[in-house]
Amino acid sequence: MEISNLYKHHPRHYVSVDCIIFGFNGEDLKLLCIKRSFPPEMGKWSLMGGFLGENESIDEAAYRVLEELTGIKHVFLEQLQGYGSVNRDPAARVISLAYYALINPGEYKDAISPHFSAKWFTLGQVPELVFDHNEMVDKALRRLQRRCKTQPVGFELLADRFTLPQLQKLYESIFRMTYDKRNFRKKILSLGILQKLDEKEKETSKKGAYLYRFEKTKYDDLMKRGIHFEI
Amino acid sequence: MEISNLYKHHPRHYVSVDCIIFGFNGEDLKLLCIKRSFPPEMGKWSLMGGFLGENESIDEAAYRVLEELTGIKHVFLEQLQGYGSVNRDPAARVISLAYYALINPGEYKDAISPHFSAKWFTLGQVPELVFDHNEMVDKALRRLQRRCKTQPVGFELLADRFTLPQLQKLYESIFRMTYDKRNFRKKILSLGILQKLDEKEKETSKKGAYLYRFEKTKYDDLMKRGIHFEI
DNA sequence: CCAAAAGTGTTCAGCTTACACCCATGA
DNA sequence: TCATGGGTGTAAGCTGAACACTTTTGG
Repeated sequence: MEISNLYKHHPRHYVSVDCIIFGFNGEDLKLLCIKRSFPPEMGKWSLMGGFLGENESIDEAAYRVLEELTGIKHVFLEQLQGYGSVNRDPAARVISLAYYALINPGEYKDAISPHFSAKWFTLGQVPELVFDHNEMVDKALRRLQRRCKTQPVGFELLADRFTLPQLQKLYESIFRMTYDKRNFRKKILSLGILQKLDEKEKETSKKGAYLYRFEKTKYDDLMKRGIHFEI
Repeated sequence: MEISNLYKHHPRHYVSVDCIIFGFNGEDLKLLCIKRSFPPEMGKWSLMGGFLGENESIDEAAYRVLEELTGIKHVFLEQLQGYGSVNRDPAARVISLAYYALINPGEYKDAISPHFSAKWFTLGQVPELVFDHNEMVDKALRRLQRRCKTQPVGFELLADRFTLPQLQKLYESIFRMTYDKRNFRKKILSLGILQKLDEKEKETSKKGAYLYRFEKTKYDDLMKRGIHFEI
C-alpha cells in the first residue's frame, strides 16, 4: 500500500486552536475575549480561535491566531491540552487545542484588532463563553498559577522594567491572595534573578519605587544548576 | 448557510490518541510499549495508539485504545497534551493526543493482548520509539511526578492493599531518589489517608510488613476542606 | 504639613532532615 | 542463631509567617 494511503479508512476531523489570553493592567488579572460576529453562537463571547491549516504545526496555528487578534508575535504561549467532546461545537465535530498566552496589555493596547470586538474581562467577572471555553479558562488559570510558582513567567505580564509593588500586585491577582510586602520582597529578592535599576517609577506614588529588571541569564544559571525556585 | 456546512472550507485532519502506560512491579517504574506489526515504522517500538472515531470523545478513544491492549477499563487515565508537528508521522499528517495511564501490572498481566507484542521497559531503559513518542514519555513522567506530589495517584500503581515499604519503593522509583524510611512513614501516615490493616504481607520478609489500604473517603474530606497534601 | 505609598528586621512556630538501634521470623 | 527486612523517636536547622514603624515627596 502507498504510504500516503495507510490511514485512508480512518475518519478525519476539524482541528482548531483556542487561545486563553491573559493580561495584567497593574491591578487585576484580565482575560481577552472576542464577541463572535460569525456563526455558530454569533453575538456571544468567546475565546479567540481558528482552524488548523494543512501545513502548520499546532503551535504555529496558535501563534497565528494570537497574532490575528493582537498583532503581536513572540509572546509567552503554552499549550494546555486538547478538548474533544463529540458535541462541544454545535456546528460540527471539532477537536480543539487550548493554548494560553501572557501579554502585557499596556504594550499592545493599540495593536488589538478592532475587527473582533475584543474586550478585557477581569478574572472572576468573565461572562459565559461559548462551547467549553469557560472550562478552558479555569484550567488555564490553574496552569498559570502553577507555572508562576516554579518558573518566572509572571514577568511576561509586566513591562520590561517594573517595581516590586507592581510585581507583588501581579502575584496577588494571580493567586487571589494578599502577601506581606516584607516577606514578598525578601523571597523574591533572595532568588537573585532581579536586577535593581537606579531609576524610580513615580507615577503611582510621591516617593517613587525603584525599577527592577528580570535577569534571564541569572535565572538560566540557576536552572542549569538544578535549582527550582518556588514563590 | 446550513449549520453543518459552516466549516466546510477548512481542512480536516487525522486525529489519534497515544497512551503512555506506566506500571510498577515492586521494584521499578515501567513503561508498556508495543512492537509495531504494521506500517509505518513496522518492527519498531512504539506507544499504543489508535485513531479517533467519528462518534467518540477523545477520552473515550483513549480508554478504548488502552482496553484493546490491556483488556482493562477503569484505570487512572489523564490527558497530557496534543502533539501536532506537521511531519511527526511520515505516513500522513496526524494530530495526536497523548494520555498517560497508571496500572498495576500484577493485576492485569494475563490480560495484556499478545496480539501487539507488548513489553514492559524500565524507565531509563526505554528504547528509541517511533515519531515523537519518547518526547511524550518524558513529559508524562514529569506529569506523573507532579501528580504524585499533590494527589494520591501513586496508589493506582499498587494493589488494593500494600505495605509501606512497597509504597516507599514506588515513590523512590517515580522520583529516582531514596528516602529515609522513618521520615517517609511519618509523612505519609500523618496525612491520615491510609488505613492500617491487621494483616501482614510476608512474601518479601520473614517478619512481614503490615498491609495498608488507601481511604478515599478520608482523602476526599481533606480535599473538600481545601487541604492539598505534599509528599 | 500631611497623606500616600515605599521601604526595612526580627521573632516564633512548624516543618524538614539527619540519624541508630531493636524486633520478628524463617531457614 | 543469624541474616533479612520491618519498625520506631529525637534533636538541630531551616523556612515561612506574623508583625510596626520610618522615609520620601507632591500637593
